[in-house]
Amino acid sequence: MARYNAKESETHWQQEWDRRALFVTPDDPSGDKPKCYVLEMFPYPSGRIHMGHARNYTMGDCVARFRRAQGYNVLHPMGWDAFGLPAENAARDKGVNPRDWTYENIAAMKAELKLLGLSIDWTREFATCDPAYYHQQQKLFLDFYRAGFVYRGEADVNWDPVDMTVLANEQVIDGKGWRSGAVVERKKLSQWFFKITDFAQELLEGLDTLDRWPEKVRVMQRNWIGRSEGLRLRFELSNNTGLEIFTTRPDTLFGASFVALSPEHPLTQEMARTNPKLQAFILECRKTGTAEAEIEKAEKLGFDTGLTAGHPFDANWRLPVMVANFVLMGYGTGAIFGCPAHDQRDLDFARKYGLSVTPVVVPDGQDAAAFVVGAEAYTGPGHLANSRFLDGMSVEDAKAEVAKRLEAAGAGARTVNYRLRDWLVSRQRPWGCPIPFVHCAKCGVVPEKNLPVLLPEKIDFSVKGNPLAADKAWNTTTCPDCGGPATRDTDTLDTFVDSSWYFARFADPKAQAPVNAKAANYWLPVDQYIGGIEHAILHLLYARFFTRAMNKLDMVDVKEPFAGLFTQGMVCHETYKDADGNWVSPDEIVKEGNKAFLKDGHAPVEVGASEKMSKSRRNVIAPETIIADYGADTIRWFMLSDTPPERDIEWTDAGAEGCWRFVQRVWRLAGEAEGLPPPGTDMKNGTRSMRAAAHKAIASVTDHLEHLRFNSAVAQLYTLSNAIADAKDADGAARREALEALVLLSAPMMPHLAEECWKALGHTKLVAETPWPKHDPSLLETDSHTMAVQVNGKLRATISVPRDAANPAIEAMALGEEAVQRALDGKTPKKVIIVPGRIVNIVV
RNA sequence: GCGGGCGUGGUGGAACUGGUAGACGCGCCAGACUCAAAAUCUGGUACCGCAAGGUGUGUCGGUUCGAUUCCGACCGCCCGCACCA
Repeated sequence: MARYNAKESETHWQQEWDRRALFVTPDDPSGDKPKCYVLEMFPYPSGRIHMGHARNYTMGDCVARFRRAQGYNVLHPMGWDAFGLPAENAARDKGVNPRDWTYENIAAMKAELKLLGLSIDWTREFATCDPAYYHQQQKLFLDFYRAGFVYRGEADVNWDPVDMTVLANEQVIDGKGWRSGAVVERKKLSQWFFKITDFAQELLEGLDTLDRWPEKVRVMQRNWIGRSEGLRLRFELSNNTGLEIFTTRPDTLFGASFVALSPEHPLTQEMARTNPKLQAFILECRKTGTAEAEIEKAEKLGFDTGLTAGHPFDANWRLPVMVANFVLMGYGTGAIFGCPAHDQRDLDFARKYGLSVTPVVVPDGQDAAAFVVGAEAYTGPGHLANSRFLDGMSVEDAKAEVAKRLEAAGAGARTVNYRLRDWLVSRQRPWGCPIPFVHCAKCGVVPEKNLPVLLPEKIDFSVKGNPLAADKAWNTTTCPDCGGPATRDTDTLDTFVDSSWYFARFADPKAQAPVNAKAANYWLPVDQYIGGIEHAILHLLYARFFTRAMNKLDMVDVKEPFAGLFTQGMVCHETYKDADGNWVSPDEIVKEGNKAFLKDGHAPVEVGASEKMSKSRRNVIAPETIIADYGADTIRWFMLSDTPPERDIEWTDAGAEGCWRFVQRVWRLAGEAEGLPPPGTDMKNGTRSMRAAAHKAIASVTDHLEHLRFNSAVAQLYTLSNAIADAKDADGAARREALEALVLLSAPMMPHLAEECWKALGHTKLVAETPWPKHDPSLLETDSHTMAVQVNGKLRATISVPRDAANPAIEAMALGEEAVQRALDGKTPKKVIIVPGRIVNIVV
């Protein structure tokens, strides 16, 4: 039998699947099949498929094919997250049109994805830069606006004065723009926001319903939302104004020794106008970077404003009002009261500026008079002291008491505070979804009625700042309300908006509304979503927010978009460096044992740790080269083998060759099936163990795939293939049955090979049209089983026990073992524990 | 600092609700076939020991007839967040 020709077979079967339109999901699904929506995070069209994509889409395809075979009505679509900066960079650097660049990349990547043999319904494909998609997104944005989920507000932004654009925090490096190198300014701009904070509580509570999400992701989202319960309270200041602060520790109010404002607090800013020293102090505070290490070491800085604040329970008790660098404007009210004894930051600050430190919470069992706070603040539980009417209370009771009294006095209110902030979506970028608003001198900011607002055909990247702002022909328009002259909003939406609802669009990508409710309600939620952990917070939180917002507008029934989430690990590879410390690519080296040498000249190369494949480390292997050398099934099999899918996988040549060997091995086994009788002909004489092996594999591969344990499913298939190879003398029909099981079970992982083998086994229908095999439980029951015999918990022997043997008989068999008698050493058993079918433990 | 996760052979990793630790793959060793190589096949491969046997799942302790699994303390590694009041 000829060697398996992966290239020929894969092309052939891909065409065959296409020809029969096997993976096209009908728009109007009828019948009583259960639905299953399998989705992988759609890619950015960078131009090339990388190993991370290959792993992601292989996993998704394995699930999709498995579910389809099981009889589910499967939706498995693909699209392109196609707006974004790389296209602009390419346009600027190479003078191409970002649209052309993007669509060319999409075509190239689609061709590569097709080589992987994915069971995707390509009729539903779209790119977020398609006018048809962003048209609907503009509608959705206006729907959200009308519902009050969108607002326009002032935002402090990072402004690059050279590039004339807003920068994301990540794009500010050492206070300078990443591209221009110009010192970034803080600027207040009118920007569009999503009111995601209105959904903070339900987004938090919703996490508890997501039982098929990784705990890790739920924890990250929980922390990001950052709910804390506390008290908002008012201090009366010596300048006759009031100051609101937020605290989670109102119980420590009598330990207060100062009040502190953020440098960005409006009151600070106001005072700075007439106080040059304060101005200088604010500048000093800004110098401190936001890098982790800096914050860790950053010294507490304070500035005494000269104002004093009256204690809420004793107006004569005056506290100094400071400006402190560690108080964040973005959290709570941007002002705090400092209680040094029970907060480390306040303590550091108080020690530096000579403020008093009064312990007011004393650990239970300790004497208040003797309790001293030294260099470490006490944040544990205890009872109140030095706190007038709170003395003796527990922390919890004291919190409640203070809240009660201040609320009664109108000086405070219990509140829930969130770390989550509203989502700023305006971007001064030309390659994105235009924000469908018009600015009219007379009517103000008015929603566009005439949608879509299309991007201009040509974008001029030679201008400073946003080309859309410079393009007068494009941004000059008339007001939808009064018909007078007006200009378009020249900002585009954050690309995270594009990916916040695409999963709903796949239900009916041609709908004339953003989502077709009927189709979306049938398909949503996504049953299995698969992607990288890097999207644990932003993308997944935004998509959850969008789904809840759409739910409130009756666009979809579901509140959560993704019922099952799986975050796959990265693909890594060894790294190499030459004598000069330059990275060396894997295809420039030869390995000899553990050592590596340059192919060219044989100079030794240092072998470094396995790290995520990246261009900068030059340790990238392109999937297309592997497909060209071995075929798609080999790369697919590799991606699913050995390493659990959530962990990082290391790509190795040896591993790839091993996978290739297995492909050939399965093909050889299938070839040996020629002439074997079809299943069911003379099964009764079939080798029992062969049949048992096949049915055990069916049961366990099915179970492993249900739980996405691809690596364990793969191991079971190796076991089955070993069993088939070893059972040459088994009954022919049993061998055939086992082979057919092997082919059907491996089809989700290696679909092309499976089709080729299936055909070789004489079938005319495709594997892709064949139902998933079912195991016969009676075949898994054996007449006898092996039981371990322990003496005092130590294994001494194994015995073969008839299935229906009674305990006394088992005990007798166990005691009859020579090794057991030796271990007993003449002693009498005190107790014999028998776990049926598993173990006998003799205790002496 | 806070939160989450993980420590098993040379290596990636198995082990269901506590019940024969190391499945399966990679690598390695030996052998068969071959003029030779590749490919393929067969056998072996936790550690110590000739063997009987002993020791082994990061360390120490606990619960149990029995612990990789449960509990406690510690050590180490990874990830996320971070001056969040």
